[in-house]
Amino acid sequence: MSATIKDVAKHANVSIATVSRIINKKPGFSPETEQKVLDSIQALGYQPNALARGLINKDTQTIGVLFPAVSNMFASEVLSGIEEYANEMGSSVIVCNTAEDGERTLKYLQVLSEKRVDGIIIVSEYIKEEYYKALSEMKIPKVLVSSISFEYPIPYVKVDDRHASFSAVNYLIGKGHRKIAMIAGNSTDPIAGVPRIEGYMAALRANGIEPSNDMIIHCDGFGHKDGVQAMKDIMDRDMDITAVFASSDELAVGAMSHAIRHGIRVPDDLSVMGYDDTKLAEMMIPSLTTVAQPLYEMGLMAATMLFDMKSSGAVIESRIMNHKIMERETVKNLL
Amino acid sequence: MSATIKDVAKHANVSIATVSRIINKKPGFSPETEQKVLDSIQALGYQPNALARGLINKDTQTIGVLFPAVSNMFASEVLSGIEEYANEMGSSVIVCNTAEDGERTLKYLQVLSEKRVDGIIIVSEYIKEEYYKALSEMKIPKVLVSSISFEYPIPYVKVDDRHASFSAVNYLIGKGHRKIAMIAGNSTDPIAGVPRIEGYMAALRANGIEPSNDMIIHCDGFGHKDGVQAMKDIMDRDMDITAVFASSDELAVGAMSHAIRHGIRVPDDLSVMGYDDTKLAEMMIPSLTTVAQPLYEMGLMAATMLFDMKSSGAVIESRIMNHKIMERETVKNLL
DNA sequence: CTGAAAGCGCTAACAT
DNA sequence: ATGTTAGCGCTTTCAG
Repeated sequence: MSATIKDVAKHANVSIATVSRIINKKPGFSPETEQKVLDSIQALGYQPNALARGLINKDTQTIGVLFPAVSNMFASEVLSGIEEYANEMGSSVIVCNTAEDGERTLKYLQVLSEKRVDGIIIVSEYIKEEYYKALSEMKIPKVLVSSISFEYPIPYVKVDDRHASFSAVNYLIGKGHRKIAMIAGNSTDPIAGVPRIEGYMAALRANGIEPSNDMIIHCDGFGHKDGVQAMKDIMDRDMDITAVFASSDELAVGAMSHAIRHGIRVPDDLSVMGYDDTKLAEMMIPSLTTVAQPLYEMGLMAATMLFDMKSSGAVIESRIMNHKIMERETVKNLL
Repeated sequence: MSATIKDVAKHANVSIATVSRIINKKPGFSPETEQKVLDSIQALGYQPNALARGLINKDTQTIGVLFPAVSNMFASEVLSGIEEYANEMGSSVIVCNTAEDGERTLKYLQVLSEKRVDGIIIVSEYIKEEYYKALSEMKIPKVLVSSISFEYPIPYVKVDDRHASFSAVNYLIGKGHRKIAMIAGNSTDPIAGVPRIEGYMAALRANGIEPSNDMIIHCDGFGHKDGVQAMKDIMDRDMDITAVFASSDELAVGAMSHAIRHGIRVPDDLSVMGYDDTKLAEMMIPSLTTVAQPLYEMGLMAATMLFDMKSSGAVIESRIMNHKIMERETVKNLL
């Protein structure tokens, strides 16, 4: 096995306490012994054992992050922000793919608890009672990203979905669109579903347009396939619209894809607007006009809040991040 | 603090050894005591401390994964595969974003070493001498994904890039294309650069076409921007081509994007082929014909190899995964 | 400035 | 079947 603090102490002819002080830069040693010990550390290739340290310090320099899925642009951009800040703070991040499965989530929570992580970030997940129970048993900071809990007091960082959705639809209306369908994703989703539909309806009403339930397409999820399916629906029903607003970029892209394949030109025949502003939106052809959530910054912010809570011991207040309309090429100006 | 094994022992009126046996299902206890202890565990909400365990067992149930960047489809699909298998094996995965930075990589290696991870997977990175030095000091399994080291004996899982590239270009030629440019990405990259260029040239030669260096566009990296820039180059030079083969999907998409914006129709005026088969390829409009690397499976395989090495103690052999031409919509049949 | 010794929470002999 | 005890590698009083 690799060298331990004992080996170093022996090699340098000092006590392990002295070595420990030097490693941790705690006062109480002379420059000479320091050099001696440093040399020994070098010579032996000593590396402190983080487990032993964590056991005593109650501080593992590790945080856990839960995602419903890791392989999509949304998750990876948020993760990127979290990782960046954690790294700056000298912490590692354990990724957990819950696959939106309750048991799997609980199991992960259990593991993170046993590993004594310093904090937990939960992305895009609704907090069920069992989760909260497990979560609150571990007395560590936690923060939600792109999610919110109405029942439980967990700070979150998200955009105002209702408002963002309102802005998007309002933008569309500002461009002269009045017949706007919405691809709502999973409309039972309390975070990404409901508020965005509300925003859509509110924007319509604010502009004197009475929303129709027929114009809201409900899907299983927020993925590309769902978008394709939704557009198929729209076309099958021969819906009379000039624009469609989707609850996610993937949804929008899937919809565009189906439409274009069937001879509908975007934006000439149909305007499309997405939600999220993942990298996909700008890579698309035509590039997708969408409402941006600052994904990377949200990850960064969540991590910042987590570490702030860790050091202050207090619960920090939630943050509503600014959304922004990213004007690109998929919305036609009708005026 | 949370309950320890001692608390459980006291509560159940047994010794900690007995509790330990029961937790770990090691023989040597009666059903009655088992129930008693289980009840106490329940009552106290006891959770074994993974740090203390790891300290003794020399087994942390944690692996580390290094990526040059986390926020792209390539990385996230590989990660997804790794996470899946690790989870099945009861391990957690720590993600490390090296940002292609030597110091940062070394620092991460150091951290993973101190945390005593059970193994390390390195994705899409060239192994520098300093990395190998750090890596070999930790006596744990490591495997490379989509990379290879010629100098050092680290098992890898990748596709045969030269062959895959050959197949792609050969496919293009089979469709009647003879004037084919290549967007090579970073052509100094020993893994994703050089072999793919070689494959391109070999395919050309095998079909009696003499490759021209002018037709190979060198970029900084493999991203979307690089693709846009490359196509700008191609168009500025008024290159006489019917098809372009790119070293990554993002490159291909960027190129398509620029071309289409400038009135070039894909595939009518220009055929485009990518490399990787990330989800981006199928979401693109028109969907991108590309050579597929089984990203998720590669992650899964790498993790499998890692755990196999861990349990067998032996170094396992590398795997060349099958690539596959994904015929979609961006290649025109000229015949 | 330095060392001895007591744990952190757990596992694994070694008793009984 | 169960308990005692010695560590795992480290930090931290408490002495000197």
